[in-house]
Amino acid sequence: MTESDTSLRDRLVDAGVELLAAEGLQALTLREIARRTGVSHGAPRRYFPTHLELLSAIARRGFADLAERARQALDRETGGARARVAALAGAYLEFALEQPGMYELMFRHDLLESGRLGLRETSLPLFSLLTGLIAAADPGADAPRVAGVLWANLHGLAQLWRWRSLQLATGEEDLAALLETVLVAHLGPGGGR
Amino acid sequence: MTESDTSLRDRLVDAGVELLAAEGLQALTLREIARRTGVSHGAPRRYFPTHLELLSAIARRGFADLAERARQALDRETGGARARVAALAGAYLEFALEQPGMYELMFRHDLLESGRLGLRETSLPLFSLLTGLIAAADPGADAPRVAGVLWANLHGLAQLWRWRSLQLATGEEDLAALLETVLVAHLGPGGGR
DNA sequence: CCGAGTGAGTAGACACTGTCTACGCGCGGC
DNA sequence: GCCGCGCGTAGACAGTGTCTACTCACTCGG
Repeated sequence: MTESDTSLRDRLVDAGVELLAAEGLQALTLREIARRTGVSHGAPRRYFPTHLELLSAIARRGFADLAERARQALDRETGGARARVAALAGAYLEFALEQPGMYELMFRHDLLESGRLGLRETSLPLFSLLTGLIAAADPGADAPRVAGVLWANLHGLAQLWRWRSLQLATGEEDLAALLETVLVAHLGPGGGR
Repeated sequence: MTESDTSLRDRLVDAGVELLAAEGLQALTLREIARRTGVSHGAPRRYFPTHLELLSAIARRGFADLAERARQALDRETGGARARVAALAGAYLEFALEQPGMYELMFRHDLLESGRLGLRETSLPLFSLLTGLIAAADPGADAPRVAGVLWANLHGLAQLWRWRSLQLATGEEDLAALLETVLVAHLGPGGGR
């Protein structure tokens, strides 16, 4: 037994992550996940009482991935606090664009609204990390507020960019340039070098 | 015949708008729309070959609504260019929060990606309006880029606020304060009164 | 040693969805 | 007067999420 001794619960989430990356969000069916796991369509119910619960588990995997990526990006960045904020923001955008299906799932309204996917265990740690960096970069700023507004800007940027609205509207073709504009707007012109 | 002499096409869209406002996005079923219109579930197919096509028509209604609201807000605003940008942004946020289902539908990835809902007829006119106001407010700015980034910020703000992420993360309970922060970030400290 | 209990997964039903196709019905033009 | 045809109906089909009844291997207490 090379794989099948890991619990079915984990295997379902694994299959879901794969399927999500391969086929997109609308393909993330309960039955298809069960099929890919090699199990009947009623089996997941033993571990996830509802489809939404399984989706939430998959989304949590995504948040863990994002946090890991952010940590790696910060480890690579040796500059000052502002450069670290830029690295974090870059990692966030990168994640959203490289794993669009997962990002979409993570911020689905019905997942968030059903209190299943608690923000506390997911985006909040990353958010407080951002808040800390901003406080370090600019001690005079209202860090939580700036962090919140910056987060909103990154989120909107990722979405509008992904479905090419911003490219069409602004004519801009370089996302990094827009990101720099965002950082300047919220952190002021950078002394980072 | 008070209503039934308007074409079925329009009646379907009307019923869809109502249903969307009353029950939310996931209730916006082809069959339910047909039911509420008083026709069989196959009838819509005569006008909308697919469910997505009908949803796109409903979303277009939403964009028209949003544009109308924006125009009214600008008509009410007698201040300078910056105040007009603020009025436009406020109307945008108001719309997103008062009609969450419609806003969600308007920015559904699969609608936008399926080229059916052309940005040209929908959000682009509003966007160029915003660009013009920004150019007037700050002649030195790269107006399209600032407009794009500001739009992204408004979009992100609307979404994160709606599912209460920002409230939880920042502790802020006043959306207008966050909006002011956004405007200051992208337009500079306001001379607006 | 063995039989009861139990936990995990199966199989099928149900109501619902979107799509497709065959069918009528009523009305206007020749 | 009849034909055609646009418009809507009715039913079938595959697929979905949920629920329930069942099987079956495995453990554990006597």
